[in-house]
Amino acid sequence: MKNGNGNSVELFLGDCREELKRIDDDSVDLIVTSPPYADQRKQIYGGIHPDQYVEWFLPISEQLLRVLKPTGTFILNIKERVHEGERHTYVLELIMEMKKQGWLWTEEFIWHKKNCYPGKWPNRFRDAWERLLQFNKDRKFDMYQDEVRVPTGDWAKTRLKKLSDTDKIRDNSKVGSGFGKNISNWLNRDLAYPTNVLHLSTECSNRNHSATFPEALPEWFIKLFTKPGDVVLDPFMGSGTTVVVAQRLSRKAIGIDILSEYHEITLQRLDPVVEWTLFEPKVKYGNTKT
Amino acid sequence: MKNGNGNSVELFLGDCREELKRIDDDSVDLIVTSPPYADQRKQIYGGIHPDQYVEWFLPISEQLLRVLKPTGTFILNIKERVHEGERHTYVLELIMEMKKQGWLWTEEFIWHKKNCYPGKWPNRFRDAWERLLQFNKDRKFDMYQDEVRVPTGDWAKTRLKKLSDTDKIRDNSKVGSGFGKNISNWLNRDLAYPTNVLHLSTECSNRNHSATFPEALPEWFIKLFTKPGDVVLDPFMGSGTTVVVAQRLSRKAIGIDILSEYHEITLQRLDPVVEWTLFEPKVKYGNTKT
DNA sequence: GTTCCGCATGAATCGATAG
DNA sequence: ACTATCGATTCATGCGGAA
Repeated sequence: MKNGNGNSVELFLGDCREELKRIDDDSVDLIVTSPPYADQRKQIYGGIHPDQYVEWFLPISEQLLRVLKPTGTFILNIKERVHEGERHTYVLELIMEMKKQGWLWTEEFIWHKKNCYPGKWPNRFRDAWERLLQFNKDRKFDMYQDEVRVPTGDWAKTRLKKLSDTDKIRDNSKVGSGFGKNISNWLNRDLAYPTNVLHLSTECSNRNHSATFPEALPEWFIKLFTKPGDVVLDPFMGSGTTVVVAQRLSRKAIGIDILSEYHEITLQRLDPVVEWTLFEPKVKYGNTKT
Repeated sequence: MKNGNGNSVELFLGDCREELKRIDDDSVDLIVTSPPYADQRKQIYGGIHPDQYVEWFLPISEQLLRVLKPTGTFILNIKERVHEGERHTYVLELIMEMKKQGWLWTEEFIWHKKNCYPGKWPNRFRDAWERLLQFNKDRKFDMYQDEVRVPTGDWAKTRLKKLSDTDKIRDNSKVGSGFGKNISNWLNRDLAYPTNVLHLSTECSNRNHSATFPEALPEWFIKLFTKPGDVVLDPFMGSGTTVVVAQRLSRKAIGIDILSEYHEITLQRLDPVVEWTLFEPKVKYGNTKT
C-alpha cells in the first residue's frame, strides 16, 4: 500500500568493480555508500593497505560516475585511519584524484557520532566524527531541501513556550476561526534548514552486523536528494541499511555486496513483499531484475 | 597576583613571514592560529586567491616548524571556501605539502559552530563547521588530557543544575567547612575525556571586538597542550584572543600581526599589568622584549 | 533581582549587474 | 570571457531596555 509506484530492490552478489558494469549509464539518482576503510574488514576485501586505497577505489568511482545521472549525487562516507601516529592522507588524495576523473567535490558534511567508540590513548582523544563527502557530476543537481527541515534552536523552544500555555488552548477551542491558521503559519516558521553537520548516534544495539551506519543517515540523504521512484545505489551494501531505508521510502534500490552472508541479512531486513519477488524461481540470487 | 611566574606577552608588528624569523629555534610550545582564509578579509589582508593559498602559506609553516619545540603542537584553524560551486582543495593540498616539509598531520578536530552564518541557497546548506588541524614535529608530544575533562552526559547537567540552586549557595556560605571539597570530589568522578569534536558558538555580538575565535577555543588547546609558563604563539593575532587567553592562563604569549589596529585592540584586552610593561618608554611598539 | 522581548551581528553563498 | 561589487537570503547568540 505504502509503496505505490515502484520500490523495487535489485541485489547483486559480487565484487562491485565487476557488478557495477552491469548498470546502465546515467541511471542512478543517488549513491550512498560506506566502503571498507583501509585495513578494515581485512578478511573481506583482503584489507586494502592505506597506501593502495586510492588506487583501489578509483576504478569504482569511475564506474559510479558513469552510472550516475547528471542530476544525481554521490555521498561517500569515509574516514582516514591513524597510521603510525598520523592521520593518513588517502582520503585527501582520493578527493583530488576523483576531481581529475570529472567529479565535482560539492560539499563535505560532518557526521558527528554522538556515542562514539570508547577508549583512551596517551596522545589522542576519541574519534567522534566521519566525513560525508558529496560529489556531483554537474553544478546543477536535484536537492529537495524542504524534506529535511528541522525545528529551530533554543530560542524557539523557550520563547514559544509561552504561546503553548495560552494561545494554543485557544487554538484548539476555536478551530476554524482563522486563529489556528495564523498559529500554524507561525509555527511553520520554526522549521529551519539544517546545516552541514549531522548529529546522529551509531546503532550499537545491532548484534548481528558490524555496520554502524544508523538508518537515519541514508534516510536523510535519500529524502534530501531523491523523490519517490528514484533509484538509490549502494555498491558496498553490507547489512543493507541504505537499501532497506530506500525501499521503505518508496525508492528503487540497488545493492551490491561481495558476501552472501550480507545478502541474507539484507533480505531478512527487507519488506517481505519484495522478498517474494527476489525469491521467485529462475531469478538467480544476486542477479535480480524486476 | 594571579600571574605568578611568567605570563609575559611579546607583540610583533609586521608580516609574520618576516617577524617569525626573530623567534628562536625550538622555543615555542604551542601555536594556535587562524590565518586569513582565501579571498576573505580582502580589505584587511589583501585577499589571497584560493589557487595561491598553499604557495603563500608554506613559507610561514616552514618558520613555524623551526620555532616549535619537538614536544610542541601546531593547531591550524582553517576552512576551504566554495569556489565555482565546489569546495576548493587548497586545504587538502596544504596538508600534503606541510607533510613534505616535515610536519606530522596528527589529528583533525572539528569545530562545530552552533551559530553559523545564516543564508539559503538552492543546492547548499549553511556551513557549520571548521577544521582544527593538529600538526606535530614528533610522534611524542606533550598532552595534558586531564586538564580538559568535561562533565558527563545529560544527567550531570541536570544534577549540577540542582546543585547550583541549593548546594552551591551553601558551598559559598560555608567556605572551609569541607562541603565544597566533597562537591568537587563528586564532580571529579563524573568527568570524562572529550572527543575530537568541539561545540562552540562564535562570539559575534561582543561589543568591543569581533573575535574570530571564541575564547573557549584557544583556552581548550592551551590547557590541553601546555602547562603554566609555557610559550604560546599566534602569528595571525587579530584581535588577540589567543594571546589574551594565554596570559590569563599564566602562559607566555607571543603575538604577531601586520595591523597596528589589532595591536591596539589586543593591548586593551590584555591584563593591565602587562600593558604597562608594553608601554614602557624605549620599548618600540611591536618590538617588545621582557 | 528576575524574566522577557527586540535588535544587531556575523571567516557565507549565489546570481545578477557592471566595468 | 573574466573579475569586482551588490542585494537577497537566513538564524543562533548576547546585549540592553522593559515589564
